Amino acid sequence: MNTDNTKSQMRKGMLEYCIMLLLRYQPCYANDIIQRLHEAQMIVMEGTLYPLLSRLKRDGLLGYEWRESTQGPPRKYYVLTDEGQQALAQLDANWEEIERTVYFLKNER
Amino acid sequence: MNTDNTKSQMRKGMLEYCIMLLLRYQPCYANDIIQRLHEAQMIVMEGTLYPLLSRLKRDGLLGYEWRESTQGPPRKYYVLTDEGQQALAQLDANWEEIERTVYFLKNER
DNA sequence: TGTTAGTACCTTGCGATACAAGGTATTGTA
DNA sequence: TACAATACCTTGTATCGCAAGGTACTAACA
Repeated sequence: MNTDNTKSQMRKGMLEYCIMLLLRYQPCYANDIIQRLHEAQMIVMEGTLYPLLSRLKRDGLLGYEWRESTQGPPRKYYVLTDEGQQALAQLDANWEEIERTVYFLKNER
Repeated sequence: MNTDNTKSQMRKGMLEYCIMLLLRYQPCYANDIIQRLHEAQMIVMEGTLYPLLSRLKRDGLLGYEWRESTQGPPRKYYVLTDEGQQALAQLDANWEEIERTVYFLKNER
């Protein structure tokens, strides 16, 4: 069985939620996000992350500001907007529903 | 924000897991699955389910047998194969990893 | 000054999945 | 025989994650 693909599919939509969770309390730029998700056992590709951030920005859930870096070119720090906070609350609810569903199915006979 | 789409995306891959959980202890045919998932708060369309079942069958994770019905045409009852049991154990592990990831991200600052 | 390595952002093409809509076949009943 | 109900399946569309590749800016070094 192609477990890698299944895992990849399981992450669809979850990534969006995880990234917004990350940004809940502090702004981050792309490499921050990749590293912090890695610490949380979730691997993200650049080619996945950048379009996702652009989409969330376009939908008004994220904003960003440029910040200088001492190590290279400036960085785009993303921040959760008010609308993003509300959307995140909705995603929290969605996640809990999925958790309940799986719990129910696992304990049913 | 298009919450419906987000929810739909969050379910990608999850459906496969949920259906295999359902079949862990007893064979079901399509309408059984739809109804039992509904009871677990997960809505599935027919157009989603049938291709998914065919795929799992093709991959050797499910088998099926025809059974007569008193109410209409015969039904295709799907059963988890040995290989399916092993795959399901792997999906259990994947699910737990995702749960840990979300838990970590929710409780981090 | 010119070159190179490192960092950061972004795009394109592909494969996979969920959904909406519509189609086919079998059974029982009026 | 016609019709409704049940059950199975297919097609077209949209979206997402991934791999690979591309552009631009900065700093260090010859």
